[in-house]
Amino acid sequence: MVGEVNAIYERDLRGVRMRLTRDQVLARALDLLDEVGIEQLTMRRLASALGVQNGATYWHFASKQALLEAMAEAMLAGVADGLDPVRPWPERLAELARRLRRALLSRRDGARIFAGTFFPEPNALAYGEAAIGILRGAGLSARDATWAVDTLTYYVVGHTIEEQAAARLPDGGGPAVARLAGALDPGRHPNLLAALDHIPAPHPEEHFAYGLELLLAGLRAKADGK
Amino acid sequence: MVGEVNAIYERDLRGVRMRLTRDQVLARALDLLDEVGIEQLTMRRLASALGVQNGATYWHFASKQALLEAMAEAMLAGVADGLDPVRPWPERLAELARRLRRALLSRRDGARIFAGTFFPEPNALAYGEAAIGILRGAGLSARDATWAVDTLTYYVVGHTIEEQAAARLPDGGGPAVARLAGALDPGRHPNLLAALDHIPAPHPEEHFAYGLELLLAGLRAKADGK
DNA sequence: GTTGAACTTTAACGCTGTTGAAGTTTGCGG
DNA sequence: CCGCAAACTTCAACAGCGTTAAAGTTCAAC
Repeated sequence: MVGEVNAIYERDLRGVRMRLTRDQVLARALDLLDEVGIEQLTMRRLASALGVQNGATYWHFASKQALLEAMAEAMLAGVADGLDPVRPWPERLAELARRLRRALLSRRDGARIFAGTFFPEPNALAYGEAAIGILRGAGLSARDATWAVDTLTYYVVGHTIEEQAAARLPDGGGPAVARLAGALDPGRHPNLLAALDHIPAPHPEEHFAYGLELLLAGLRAKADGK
Repeated sequence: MVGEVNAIYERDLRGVRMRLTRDQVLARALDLLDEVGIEQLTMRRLASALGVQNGATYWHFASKQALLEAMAEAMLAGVADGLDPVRPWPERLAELARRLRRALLSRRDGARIFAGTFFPEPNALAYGEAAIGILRGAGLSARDATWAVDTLTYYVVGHTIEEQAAARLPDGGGPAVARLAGALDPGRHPNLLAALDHIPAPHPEEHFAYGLELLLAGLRAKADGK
């Protein structure tokens, strides 16, 4: 239903529907993503939301995959801009990680879109460039900095995928936790039982900050150690 | 082609095809995954590989998702068994993380299968129980242990998804790196250029060990600190 | 031998991404 | 103002997907 009726397209002075631009398709795709989620984001629905027939979008994007990559790139806009070069490197890296998370959170299922694509586009490159630069500046070798950024990025993306999934769970995740709780045996799973309160992350901000701090602690050890 | 012709099913003494068991379906699905990969793993292909019509598998698994969860659970067999309780906790946790990686590597696209599912099944529970237990034993609170295990698991899964994707890249990833290299501007991306040699991980074992050590260093700091 | 449960087949439904050819609209050079 | 080529859009199809309901078959137990 949603995203099908509201085919809001531009009309020119004579009331004729104006042709699409690549940017219009991209913008509508991002809005549609927010409305229906990644699972229901189909090329036909997108065309319908644009007030256009199914084949038309393929003029502007060669494939759905290409569109998804453009969407991921768009979400990353400005993610590495204007990082204060004066502050100590751990703060700069933490800021960058927080910005990546916020970028992925800016759209429904944004983290899953990002994870499903690889694209050497400007914003994605700027993120990697900044992150690796910060760690090389902290004294890490190119190899160590690259691998450490991988680790950090896996964390941000993995956490944010879970965060967005949990946010959409029915009844605040209650049924899912109940199902898990029901599968636990107090004799065999004492630690999981103790963990149950912290499982569908009632406090995603704190949760994210904790893992981030964990990684930073490891990085400080690496950077100081040699 | 692959996985369609070789419908090797059992026959009884009279030469009549024997009926399926749930375990047969599961085992064939895992083998088919190795043959064709997650993208080409379809219910029709699976039925064909079992020498059976399309609908038959739905008697044994209610949906493809249920089958995928069973596959993920099967890959995790023994992942938490017999961890030496004498060795210090960082070594035990590292061993568990290595075992999770090996379990996911045991099948083509195993990490993606695992990442796409959530299932309170015995082997998955045993992994979580063991991991959280190790960290609580190290002095972390239930909350911190839970969140730290999340971080560790995101890392293992994220790394292994990339590792398995990279292993299947055409020509050892050469074209992909070339595409990335072509997008880099020496003025704007000096750090990415320096990172280029380490990008489609020529040494996945070392790469994995590095990120793991990073997390352990962070955890040691947390555990000692308070 | 009959019966009911355990499966399998058959045939469809409503989707999906993608494509090629035909059609339309647009901007532009003459 | 015309004509033409390029830039789009439509239309109709293809091959595939997960899922399901009903009918059919086989089996074990009584």
